Amino acid sequence: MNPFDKAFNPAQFEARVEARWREGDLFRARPDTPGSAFSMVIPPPNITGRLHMGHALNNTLQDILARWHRMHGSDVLWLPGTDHAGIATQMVVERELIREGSGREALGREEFVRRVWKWKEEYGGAIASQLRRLGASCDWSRERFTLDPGLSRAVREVFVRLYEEGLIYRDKFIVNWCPGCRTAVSDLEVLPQETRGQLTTIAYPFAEGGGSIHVATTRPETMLGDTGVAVHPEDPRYRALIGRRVVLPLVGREIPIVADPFVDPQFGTGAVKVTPAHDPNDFAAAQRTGLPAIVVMDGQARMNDAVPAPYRGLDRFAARERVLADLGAAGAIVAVREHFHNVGRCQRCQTVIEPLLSTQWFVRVKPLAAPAQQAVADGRVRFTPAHWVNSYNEWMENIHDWCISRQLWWGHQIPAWHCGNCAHITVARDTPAACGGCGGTALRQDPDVLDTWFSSALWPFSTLGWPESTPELRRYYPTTILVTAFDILFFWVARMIMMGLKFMGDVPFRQVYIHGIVRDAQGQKMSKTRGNVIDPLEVIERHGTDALRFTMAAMATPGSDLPLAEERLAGYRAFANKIWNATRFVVMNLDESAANSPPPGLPPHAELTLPDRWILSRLQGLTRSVGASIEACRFDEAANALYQFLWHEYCDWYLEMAKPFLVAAAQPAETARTRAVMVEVLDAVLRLMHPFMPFLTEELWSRIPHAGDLLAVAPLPVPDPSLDDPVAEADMAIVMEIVGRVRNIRAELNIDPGRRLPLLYDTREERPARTLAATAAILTSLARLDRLEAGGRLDREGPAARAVAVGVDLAVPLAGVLDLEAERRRLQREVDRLTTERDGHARKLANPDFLERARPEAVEKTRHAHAEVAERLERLGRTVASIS
RNA sequence: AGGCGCGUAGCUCAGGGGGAGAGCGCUACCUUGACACGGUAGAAGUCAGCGGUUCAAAUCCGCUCGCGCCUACCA
Repeated sequence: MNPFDKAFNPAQFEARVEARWREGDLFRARPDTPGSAFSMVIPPPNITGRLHMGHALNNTLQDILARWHRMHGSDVLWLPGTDHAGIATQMVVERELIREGSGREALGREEFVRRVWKWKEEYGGAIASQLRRLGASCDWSRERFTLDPGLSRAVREVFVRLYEEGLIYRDKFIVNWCPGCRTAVSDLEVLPQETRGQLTTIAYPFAEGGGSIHVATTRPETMLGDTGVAVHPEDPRYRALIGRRVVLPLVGREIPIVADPFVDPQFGTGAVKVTPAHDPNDFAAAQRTGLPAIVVMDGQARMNDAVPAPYRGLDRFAARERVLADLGAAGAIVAVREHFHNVGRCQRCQTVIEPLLSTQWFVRVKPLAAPAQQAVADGRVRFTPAHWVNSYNEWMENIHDWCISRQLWWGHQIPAWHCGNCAHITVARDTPAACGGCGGTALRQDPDVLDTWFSSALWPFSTLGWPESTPELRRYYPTTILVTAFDILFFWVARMIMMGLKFMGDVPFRQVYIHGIVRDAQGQKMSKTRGNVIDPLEVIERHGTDALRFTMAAMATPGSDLPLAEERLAGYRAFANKIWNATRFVVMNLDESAANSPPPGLPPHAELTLPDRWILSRLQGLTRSVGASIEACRFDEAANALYQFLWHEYCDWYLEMAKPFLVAAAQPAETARTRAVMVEVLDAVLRLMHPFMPFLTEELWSRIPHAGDLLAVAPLPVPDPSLDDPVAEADMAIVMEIVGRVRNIRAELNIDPGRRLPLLYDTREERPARTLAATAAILTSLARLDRLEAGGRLDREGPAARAVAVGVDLAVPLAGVLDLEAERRRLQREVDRLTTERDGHARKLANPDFLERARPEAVEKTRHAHAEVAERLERLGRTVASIS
């Protein structure tokens, strides 16, 4: 074992501890063992991913749950894995090819896909090893990848079944087309962005002459694909024009004026140009009114051959300029004004999305959404925090069909085959030998792949072996809980619920814990462009994994984001250091041989001193509250309770009180008893703390007397009601108050901290008297006294600083040193404070309504508090009088 | 436009009908044999504003202001 360094240095043990866990094979789920199971699937990070703060937060919280339940005795499955991330991964590899002077087209599909697999083998594992570094206690033997054979089989099975039920269909429809990625994307992958643009009003002349109708547009280039003009059927300005024809400028095509209620008479001119192939509203209107659709752009958003020659081949934005110039020259522009509107951009590449009519595959989601909504409504899936149910319901109610085909090469190729002879499409689990329509054998598989989220939606059961009924599937589905951030509530969570219900007949998880996202100290989203990214791996190097994890846990307040500041990390690193040194202190005060022997166990209760009984009682409270907090996913509460207990109760008070019993001059029996209690409590708190700070606690636990091999699989402490001791807690409150009073005197009267002081006390009450007598050695040590004397008149020794504690008058004789003026000010402040407090209580008690209507306990409590403060104030008043 | 959330100490945030709290920061003092990544003491708040309910409101309700986010539409 390494020497016990004075300072905590995580780099020294983290890797070693991780290796011990790995060698111990501790995190493997055991589906065949009896007892309760706890299961969770990881939100699979992209194979292109590198650990960021979002992962750190998400996986820290999951790991806390996994470790907690493992130590609680459950059979824990935390299933890890990665997502093939269609577009993202394809882009990474394409960029690589471009750097090599090649490209995806040059390689061809088969070779390209081989290349991406190669990339995956090389780099796709990085994120998993970074998760290990974070301490993630996943069952790595069950790691999955969304393109694994097993998961691919599940994908095909789901696709075929949905197709056979008519819930997947292929149709020509307006979709969100990304000209940058050259694929369709779903509604969720389009991010609206407020943009300053122009609203141009154009005159379309009537075919038979005699004027024109004015239409307004923000995308003038699309007019080349107009097939009509729409007005509201009730609009009196235009009613007479319905059915007349206009000539499309620059194109010369005659198009009709039609009526459709989608037109808002209040907006623009109240007349709308209709471009069915490039606008969803126009498409819908065209379907209702029978207008044809003309696609005017290619996959890269360049004008195609359907437009007049001058515009062909122009990029859509160049075409826009050209159209505007030509319309201007032709005198067709009526007005141009600045206009702010939302422009949809691609989530991946930020290219402006072009609505485009094309043939795609869709999932009819409404029939899946209804049961999914029901499952949440009746509590089969519980959302934490619950308010997310609102967003979930709203989305489910307004859900549109899901475009699942992507014009990519990396992903699950759609299991549909087109026939060379007939129009039939054969959808099958395995490559069919012949067309299901005509029996022809000239089959070509649909080139498109599925949206990555399609396979993610199956993750909770595809990873457990579905469609086989495996032991894993039977035991771990539905999973206990899903931990995720709100930004993928619709992308992922909602779809998993739909698919789980559809194919497993049950929800995929019983609870969803939705956490916030990590931001910078100013609350800004972290992004490379802002340059405010805090890299978790760098934090781990600077402060250690445990400080990072504890920060994540302590900041994980439900329903809010986490503004992460460097000081916060440093603060929890200091906490780790505190734990390190507390353990160091304990170990230094044990027999040298003790570390490798089992803990001595608690001495008989009758031998325990007040501090022993106090800290043990506090520990029971801590054990209960941490357990309750974890159950409620209040990681912040649990972390704060541990922090408070370890630092401000165990270190600040218990270990300080233990010191007099650990010196060579102490009674051997007292030393042994103190050692036993301080080890017992430290052992318990290291166990409770382990899920939060696994590396540090594992390392320290191995250095104190412990039973068992590894803390990661040691049992959690169980609250022991026989150690609850409210009397000890109340008595310790007296001791703590008296020590505080003396320290206050010392600090406020500027007395040398090193100087030992005499303390006289006077009490007529039995309990404080007994407590003080029993804790004389402790008081002497903590308050740095040289004399502690009971009874008698406190003023007999001349000038003294005074204080009153609960039931006790105190005097610190300070002949020759006391600054009387300072002392008077100090006491006056205390008198003022108590007076305010007493008057507050008195006011309430003088109110008959309060006495009559408030709960009797509340009245009693106020009476008690009033009496107490009044009594104390009276004693203080006498004390002040006696010195002046 | 609709929905959700938030406004509490200088900063970041807990709390949520009867005592205004934590961490960091700040001030003063202290290298006391675990820890200066430490110790002790202290200063610091109109709990956004207005109104209501209540014996009692930071807490519940309504409105206003400010901030953030989500969803939809925007020719």
